Amino acid sequence: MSVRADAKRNHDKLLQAAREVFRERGLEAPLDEVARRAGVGAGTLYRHFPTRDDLLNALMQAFIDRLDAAADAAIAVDGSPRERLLSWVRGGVAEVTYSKGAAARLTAALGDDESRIATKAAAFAQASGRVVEALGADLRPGVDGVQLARLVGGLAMVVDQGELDESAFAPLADVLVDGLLAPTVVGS
Amino acid sequence: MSVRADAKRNHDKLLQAAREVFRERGLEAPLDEVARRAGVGAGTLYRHFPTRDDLLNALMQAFIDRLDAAADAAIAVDGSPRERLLSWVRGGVAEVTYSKGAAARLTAALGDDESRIATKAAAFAQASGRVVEALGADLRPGVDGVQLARLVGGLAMVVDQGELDESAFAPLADVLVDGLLAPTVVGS
DNA sequence: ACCTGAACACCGTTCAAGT
DNA sequence: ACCTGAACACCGTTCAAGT
Repeated sequence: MSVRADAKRNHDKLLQAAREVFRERGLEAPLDEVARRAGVGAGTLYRHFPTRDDLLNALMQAFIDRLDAAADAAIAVDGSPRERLLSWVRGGVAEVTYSKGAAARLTAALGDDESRIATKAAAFAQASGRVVEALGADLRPGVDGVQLARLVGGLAMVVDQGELDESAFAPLADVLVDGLLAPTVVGS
Repeated sequence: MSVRADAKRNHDKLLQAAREVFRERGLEAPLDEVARRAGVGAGTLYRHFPTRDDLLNALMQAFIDRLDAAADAAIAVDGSPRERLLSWVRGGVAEVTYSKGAAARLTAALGDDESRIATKAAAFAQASGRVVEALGADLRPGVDGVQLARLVGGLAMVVDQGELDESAFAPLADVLVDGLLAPTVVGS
């Protein structure tokens, strides 16, 4: 009612343009490129999304949905606790590194309620928390969703920064997973 | 002989200015601030240090010395393998986060021979490698210096991004350390 | 109420002119 | 051989004028 039709249309065009530009050039891509591709003036972009993170936040719902799906899939893995946890670590890192720079932004926002993407970071922590709950006593005592999200985020930043391939990534994920599992009593 | 006295003096003034500016404002501080504080023209800065990383590389020797000292201290810790490894993880993270943004730059350079700070990243990997060697069979098989440096760098990025305090950092370091140790046989 | 796009600020980088 | 600093390019952000 109170939003003009052209405002709504520009809002959608900006989101679509940002989706493309961020995918092609990463999350630090120039914002005037977004405005240009959306076919609107620079001021219109800033009216709808005052900061880069506001724009990012609006784009991230689909990302959060995929992250939740990865957590669900990990919890449902028919195997050992180790396999379930590894599934989440792999799935989480894969989603968080979907766009270059996303891992650093999300991890930074994990402890920051003032962040414009605070709700998305919280969803990341909650997805991790669901995995923590599902693993129960198989997980190292005292680990919570925020801690798990930070560790996954840290690993994702390493992958993002160093552009690691699977063979370089796998041993790091193994270290993280084994450190997260409760110590097992062998040979008793 | 072939370097003019004013060139040498400008070189030193730039390093001193960069040390101050990077400490105060982080590694992404404006370079013209460095030139201004050194009292030289912008072109002089670019003549001596064509890229930001060249300037950083020249500043990092002292940093590498401290990193080596942290590795030595860790190896010399009079305690369990776990305590020695924890000492390195804590010391390494502390040094790598000395300046904001350093963790990301160093970790990115770990796999990149073309990086202008490649020698410094290699020193980071070598210091980690010395800890790996010192721990021998107490460490998880297959772990090398580059992997350990990546994990320490990842944790350092989490601390850097999220500005974590000791109470938030400690449990993450514990997870990493336990994942890095060889599985122990308990109760056999 | 919202839009446009020129204008300003900031910073990296180059290069003509100077010594 | 090296230095200076004006000039250019790029990009974020604001705002006067328009509809």
